[in-house]
This record gives sequence, structure tokens and C-alpha cells, in this order.
Amino acid sequence: MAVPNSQSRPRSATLEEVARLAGVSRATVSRVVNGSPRVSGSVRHSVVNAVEELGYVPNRAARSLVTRRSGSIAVVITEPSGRLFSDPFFPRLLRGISGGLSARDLQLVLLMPESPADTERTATYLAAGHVDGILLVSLHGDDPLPGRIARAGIPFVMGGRPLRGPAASFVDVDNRGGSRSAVEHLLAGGRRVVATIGGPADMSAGVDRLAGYREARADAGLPMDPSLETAGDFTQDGGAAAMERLLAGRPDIDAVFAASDLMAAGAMAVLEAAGRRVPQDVAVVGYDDSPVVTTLRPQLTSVRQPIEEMGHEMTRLLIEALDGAHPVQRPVILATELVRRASSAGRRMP
Amino acid sequence: MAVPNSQSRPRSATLEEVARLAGVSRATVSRVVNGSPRVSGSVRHSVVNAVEELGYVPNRAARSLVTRRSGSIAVVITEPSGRLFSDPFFPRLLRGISGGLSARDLQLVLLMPESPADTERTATYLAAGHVDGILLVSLHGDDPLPGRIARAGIPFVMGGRPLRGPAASFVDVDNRGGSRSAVEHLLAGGRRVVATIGGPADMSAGVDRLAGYREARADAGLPMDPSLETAGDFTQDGGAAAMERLLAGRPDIDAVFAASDLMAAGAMAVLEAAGRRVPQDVAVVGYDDSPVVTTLRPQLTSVRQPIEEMGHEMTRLLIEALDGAHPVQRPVILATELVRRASSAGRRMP
DNA sequence: ATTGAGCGTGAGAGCGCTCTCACGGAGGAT
DNA sequence: ATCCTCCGTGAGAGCGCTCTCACGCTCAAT
Repeated sequence: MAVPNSQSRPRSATLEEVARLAGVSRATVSRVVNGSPRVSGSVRHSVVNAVEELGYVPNRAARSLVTRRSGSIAVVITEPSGRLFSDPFFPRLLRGISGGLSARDLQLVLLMPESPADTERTATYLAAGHVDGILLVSLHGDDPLPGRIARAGIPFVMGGRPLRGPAASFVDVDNRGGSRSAVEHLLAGGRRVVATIGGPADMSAGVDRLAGYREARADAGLPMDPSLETAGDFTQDGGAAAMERLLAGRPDIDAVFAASDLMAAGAMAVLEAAGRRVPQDVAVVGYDDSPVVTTLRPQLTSVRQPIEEMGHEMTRLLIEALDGAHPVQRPVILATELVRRASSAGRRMP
Repeated sequence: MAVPNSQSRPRSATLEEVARLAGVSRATVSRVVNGSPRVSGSVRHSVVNAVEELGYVPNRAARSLVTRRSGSIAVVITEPSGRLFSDPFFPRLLRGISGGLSARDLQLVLLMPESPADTERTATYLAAGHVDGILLVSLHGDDPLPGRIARAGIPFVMGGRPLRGPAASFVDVDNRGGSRSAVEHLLAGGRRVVATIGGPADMSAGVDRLAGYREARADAGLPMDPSLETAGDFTQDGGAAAMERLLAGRPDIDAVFAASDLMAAGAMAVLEAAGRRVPQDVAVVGYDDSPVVTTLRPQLTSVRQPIEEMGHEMTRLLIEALDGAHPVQRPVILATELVRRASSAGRRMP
């Protein structure tokens, strides 16, 4: 058992003490603290003074014991290690989320389950109602969390379109449109053998970006060609391995669209090693427009996603769900933008 | 006022209900749930059954109301935006911290104050005792948080040696030794005009890495030379600007040690633009050994820091402080390792 | 047999807060 | 003058838990 050392720490003032000092009842102090309008000016004033004099801060535990609200929301990032290290996506998303929170006095609790055991613990924790709402990020198809949470009746919002699971609010970027614009750009630049390195097939970001690639080809009258499609795991190593597979099967490739910048970086390294010049021999386009793109040589053309805004929207939707008695489930899709750089310079100059 | 929608959600079972089902008192259920040894086998068994049948999960608010412990610890990252986006340091550190937590049933609360107003809110929140302990990361010299927290008597551990402020436990890497080894490596490779791009002067990581650079020079009989020293802010842009300053003042530079990989990347871009070849004309060494180093051409020699381990150690120290009645203040310094890559290949072959 | 120690269990207080309800007084309508 | 309404305030219950204390039982020591 842990040693109870709480006694040694200074205990802050209680409502009771403030009430005594101000010469009113606990109920009145509570009203003032919580901004109730039903308090006369003079009483409010003396209460405020007492609060300041004692440095009173409400005890959250006591408050949430009766209100059944914790005043905090959880962000759950379910990522089997690896990406969390290298992908700038997460810090940016967190920033957006935390920015959206600033107006409300809500605390952000970050949970990063990795093992199935972690996920189980996390599910229990969440289902126990220890947070008022949940943001789920980086979901894979088979994640049990959305189901568990939905059953427990806790409001939640997902980042990225869920492939399956219960109906719920989510925020996503226009993955399909983004990759479409990337591929259209490559075709417009005179490229004819355009391959793709897709994302994981169990994530909507992977599925949708592949769909956009196929659509752009179809619009240009190009049939689907399995020898030009392969998948990675969004990491640099995964991108390199994918590029090797593509090159082995289709040496005539003259453009590659990778579903993440890191995969594009891996692909470029492999192309370089294989003696292919970028962009002269093979054009490359990435996805994310992460900071890494400017360190690459040549600099990488990439699909920019409004990641901070995505986080911000997620928070907004969740707060809406927290406030409204009627939980409205709705998707929010954010637009992407192709940022052209040297890695995909066209063959024929316009 | 917020709409109270808590009523609509299913309420989980209480101790009372479990006790009734198991035919014992609340106190006994509490003992079982908290693993007290003073319960007979048969009673324990029937309580466990009742707990499972009802899906009982203790209410944290009620528990911490009486125990005066919240069961959570905060990680406070005080970073004026910018770096949080691009620097892989933070996700890695968080991973280490959260890994160190897994044994204990502690929740991680992440706080990222950016503005002074945020910092104020955060200080109030923390001082109110809403968390049992605090991890402070990325502290700048003038941060008011350590003082506030120390005064409130809440256990905390800092990441990185504090430049000033109250005595406290901290975990740091051997910044001085790390940069020493980097500069020694450059000198051993036949470089003679070795410059440095240091970190911010208000952070110990900046101060200590500069000290290591000077020490290595002194050991080699080279005097301190202000024209070879400049400082950046750990970002890529900052590194680029610093490199430009250096090059303008000392065109004869043949090596640069940058106090972060991102600054090294910025420096390399400037060198390239200036027509200097890396490593033939100018050798470059970075610090962090972050994933970005392998995307650079040539690949970047860098000082590897055990960042995950640092997070892990911070958690360990904090838990120690939480458990022990006597808060021992002590520093932990972790070793670094120079990882040699192409960007600093020696001039004379050994 | 008698005492006492020790152990498992229950009763009950109380953590600090919110919220309902009742109450008294002011002020308007009759 | 009487009644009713409304509003500011206080009393008090109770949220779910932990923890102290007391009780009764068993079993060894006398």
C-alpha cells in the first residue's frame, strides 16, 4: 500500500471556511463561485473577498462526486508505437485539440494505449466514466474502443472516418480529393505510369487515398492496374520497401504518389539508390505536407492537410455533444491543398 | 450554465450495491477492491464475484475526495509553439514517461500552456492539488512554474537541468559530454575551424552544449573564439539563419556542430546554397539523432540521446517522491552516444 | 476454566461539494 | 389591510468512497 503522505501537504481552504469568513452559508458561497445570478451584490462582494483572502480553490473531486462530471476529456491515440515517434501528425493534432479547449475549463487527458492489455485498461478507465468525453485518434479497423465507449454511453468524436463500428461524429480531411488532386497533377505534368504507395488497408486514410488515386486515373481513362498499387504503413521504412516492390514489378514507372511524406521520403531514397533521378525520371508526391518535406532533396510536392484545424473541429464537436442533450452524429470533412515543389516538376514545360 | 445531461447516462454500480449482492458490508468490499490482506478467502471470493457480475468500477471522484489523491500526474510542456510541431523530441519523451507509468494505476494529464495566460491557468490548476505529482519539461530560465509548484508543496521532477529556481529532482542527458564528443570527433577528423550553433541561452541544454564545445576546443589547445559561436532556437529556420551569420563572419569554417538535428538540417541547406560541399568542405554534426537525420543528404552524424529513457527516469523519480514521505532531491544524468554518418567523414583517412 | 491476544468484519462518520426545498421578507395586486 | 408572488438565503441531505473504531469470535497461554 502506498504511504499516505497527503497529510504533510497544506490543505487548501474549503467552502465551509469561506462561508464562515463571509458570514453566509455554504450554499451562497457555492452560488457565487459558480456564477449563479441569484445572489445580491453586497453578499457576492463579501464572498468574493473571502475567497480571495483564503485563496480558495474548489475541490474538483468533491464537485464531480455530486455533479457526475469530471471536467476533463480524454484523447486516445491508438498507435502501435513506431509512428508516434516519427510522425509530426500527432503533436500538431494535439495542438489543435488543446487550442479548441481553451475557452472551456476542461482538462485534456492523453491516453496512449499500445498493447492490447493497455487498450483493455484504457477501455475500462473510459467506460467507468472518468472523463466527460473522448476523442479517438488514429483508429484502425479492428479497434474495440469505439464499441466499448458507445455502449457505455460516453460522448466521443473520432479523428478520421471510421471504417466500421458504431455511428458517431468524426472529423476527417478530404483524403479522396487530396490524393485525386495529387494524381491529376502528376498526369497533367505528362506522367503516364503513375504508381501509388497507399496507407494501411485497415485505416480509412489508407482506403480513401487509394480510392482518390483510382478515381483520378479513371477520369483520365486509365484502367486500374494492380501492378502500380502497393501499400505501406505510413513509415519511411515501409515506403522504401514499397518502392522496391513497385520498381521490381514495373521498371517503367515515371511517377509515384505516396500516401504520406515519410513514405515518400523512403521511396525517394530507394529511387536514388536505383539511379533514378527525381523528378526527371520519376516524379514523387507525398501526403501531409509535414516539415520533413523541405529537408528532402529535391523538395517534396505534398498534399497539405489542416491538421490543427482537424483537432480544433474535433474538440468543437465534442463540446457540442457534451452540452447538447441530444447527441447529433455528424461528419466534418476538411479540404486539402496540393503544395507543388521540385519533386514533381512537369516533363513538358507549360 | 451547462446543461446537466449526466442523468441520461447509465450510472455504474456502487460499493453499496456490490456489498448487498455479496452479503457483506461496504467496508469489506472496499478492502477487497483495494487488495487488503485482512479478508478471508471465502468472503473475498464472493465479493470478487459480485464485482464482476455488476461490472463495478470504483468512482474516482469519491475515492480521491477522501484519500486526497487524484491518481493522476501532469506533464507540463512549456514550449512557445513552434518546436512542438516539428521536434520529434516530445512524442518520444511522452512515450518514455507513459511507459514508466504502466505499472501504477496513474493517469497521465498532459498540459501544454503556451501563452502567459495559459501558464497562469496551469499554475492555478496545479497548485490546487488536482494532480499528485508533476513532470516539467522544456523549461526556460524564467518559467514561474517550478517556484509556484514548489511553494504549493506538490512533488515534481524536471526534464533537463534547471538553470535556476528551487532545488528539485531532475533528469538530464549528459549535454556537455555529448557535445564534447561531437567536437572531438570533428577535430580528430582533421577539421580546424570548428564552429557551433548553440541552443537558447535560457535553457540548460543550450548552455551545457556550448560548454562542451568550448571544453573540447580547450583540450585541443584552441582558444575560445566568439566569431565561431552563435545561437539558434533549436528549429530548422533558426539553424539556417545561424549558419548564414557564421558564414558571413568566418568564410573559412570547415566544420559545424549544431545543438539540434533540425538546426543542422537548416545549416546544411544554407551550406548547399552557398556552394559548400558536405562533408568535403564543411563537416556537420547534429544533436538528438532524430529520425530526420537519415532523410538528409548526406546523412547526418548526430549525438544520440536516450529520450525515452529520460522520460522513464522522470516518471520513476516522481513515483519515488510520491511514495516516500521524505522527498529526496536528486539529479539523474544519462549518457549520450555519437552516431557517425556521412556528414562528418574525416578529411584524412585514418 | 479463564484470560488475553489477534483477526475478520461491520457500523458509522465524514471528505467538500451541489442542489432541492423551505422560509422569511419585500413589493404588487386586489 | 390582505393575499399572493417572487426572490435571496439557509438548512440539510446525500454523492460514493475510505478509514477508524469497536465488536465478537477463535485459539493459545495460563
